[in-house]
Amino acid sequence: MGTPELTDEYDRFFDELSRMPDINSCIEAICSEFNIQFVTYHLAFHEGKAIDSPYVRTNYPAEWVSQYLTNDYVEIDPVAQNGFKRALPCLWSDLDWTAERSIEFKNDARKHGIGTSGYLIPVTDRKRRRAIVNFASPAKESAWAKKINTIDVLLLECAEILHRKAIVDLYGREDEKPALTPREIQCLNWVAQGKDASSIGLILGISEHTVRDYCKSAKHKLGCASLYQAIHIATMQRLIDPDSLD
Amino acid sequence: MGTPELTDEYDRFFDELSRMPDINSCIEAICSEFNIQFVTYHLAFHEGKAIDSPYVRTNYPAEWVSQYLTNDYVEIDPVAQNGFKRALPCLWSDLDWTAERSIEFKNDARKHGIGTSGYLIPVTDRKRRRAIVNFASPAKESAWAKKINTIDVLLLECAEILHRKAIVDLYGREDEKPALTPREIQCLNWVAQGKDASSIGLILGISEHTVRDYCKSAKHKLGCASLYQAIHIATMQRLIDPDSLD
DNA sequence: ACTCACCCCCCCAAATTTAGGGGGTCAGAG
DNA sequence: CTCTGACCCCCTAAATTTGGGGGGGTGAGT
Repeated sequence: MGTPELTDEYDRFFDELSRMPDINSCIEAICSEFNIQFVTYHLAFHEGKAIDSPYVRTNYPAEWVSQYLTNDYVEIDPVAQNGFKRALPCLWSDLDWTAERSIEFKNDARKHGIGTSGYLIPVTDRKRRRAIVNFASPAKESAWAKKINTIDVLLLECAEILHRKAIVDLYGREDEKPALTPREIQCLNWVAQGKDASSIGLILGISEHTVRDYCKSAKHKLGCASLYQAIHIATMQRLIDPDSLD
Repeated sequence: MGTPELTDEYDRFFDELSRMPDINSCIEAICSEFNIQFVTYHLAFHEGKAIDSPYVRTNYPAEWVSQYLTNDYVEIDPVAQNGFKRALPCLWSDLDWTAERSIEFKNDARKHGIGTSGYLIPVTDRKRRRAIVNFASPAKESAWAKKINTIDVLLLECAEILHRKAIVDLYGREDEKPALTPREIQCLNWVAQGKDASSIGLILGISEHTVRDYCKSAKHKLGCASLYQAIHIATMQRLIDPDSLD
């Protein structure tokens, strides 16, 4: 870990960053500040939009962006696949690249001028929205790892600024909507899997009454008229995720 | 409308098309067969995937694809916005391009070498998945309209072939899962909006018993243990769509 | 003429949800 | 130190849903 005091020195930079009008300018600034080649911000989804379209901001070359999209590389890219699941940042090299498809992907990336040195920062906010921020460089892996070791805290800060900007961009002025508690989310999650209150009580080791209470308060927080509607809303907001049950 | 017999003449071509290994080859073939500049297939969503990523296949230049993605043009592009709602094909020129953002978008498109003559074909399958297929040309609007008038039936066939290929590509061997009836979807839709059976009965002008029956059968068809789960699944499969209520 | 899929209506007993009402802890703010 | 808010827990009566069952009807395709 880099020293925490390092952040202070960069306060001015982060201030400027926060004031920039759009994410692309931030990306440029980050690249030149830290001498990084490519920076990508990728929000996994738009809440309940009818048309899927990920929110992506990057300075990757257009050919690569296009290639990535029209080949559904997001499905095989270990960085994306892991990034939206894991909680902690990591070097690209720490991921599993052994699958055949991953290797093909990596080669294609290299062909498009993307180096294999990179650093992945997953972001999860209070509303459980998930994004990944990637920093890429043509540097050698060992040099890159050393560099990251000294600036990881700074990049984390950058990632958070990017995310805040994206959220403002998408939903306007910051956040306000109520966040559900972990228990409430858990209960909704199990209800959406078809379990009834008493089973959920057993699973979570709490009383079925309590399970109902959580569903109730979740329903209220989401401003729903019925639990059905709450499940619908929660599903659209991706609060519900069969992968992370229990 | 073009003459229906026209389709017969093209049977061989459609046959070849169906046998092609991937959508990109189809797109090439269609372009050269009908002398069209760009063809795009765009499926709105992946069922319940954690990461939003539209299924797009196109021969647009990479710069334009990248520009479209990283500017969220799908949100302002009248072709996409209308295409995923309307049922019938139309010329791009028949859409409303008066909004300021639409004009900017159009100009940017032109800058990237996309002509303003185009033909939009929306596709909806039995499982309610929606896609749009676009044919673009640098031709003058009047000439293009005349041309479309003679080959519209053929392009419709092409659009369907492209969609079938996309579905196979995404979900493997064709379709099998049960499709819900319109009534079932309607009822689920209203339940997801927080209405109870008797209100829904009033809204749809049927008995509340019948509403319950539809919910029941929908639940069974979706293989769900509870109506909550059915709402969850239906939401993920985008069967539920507040825009198209009633 | 037949089946099949859809559409529509009803009943009932058992189970579940809903909408109230109680509690309690613990951390941080004033 | 009290207070507030967020979290956790439990109960009951009334209302609703569930999972069975029973009827109808149409129109399309074989």
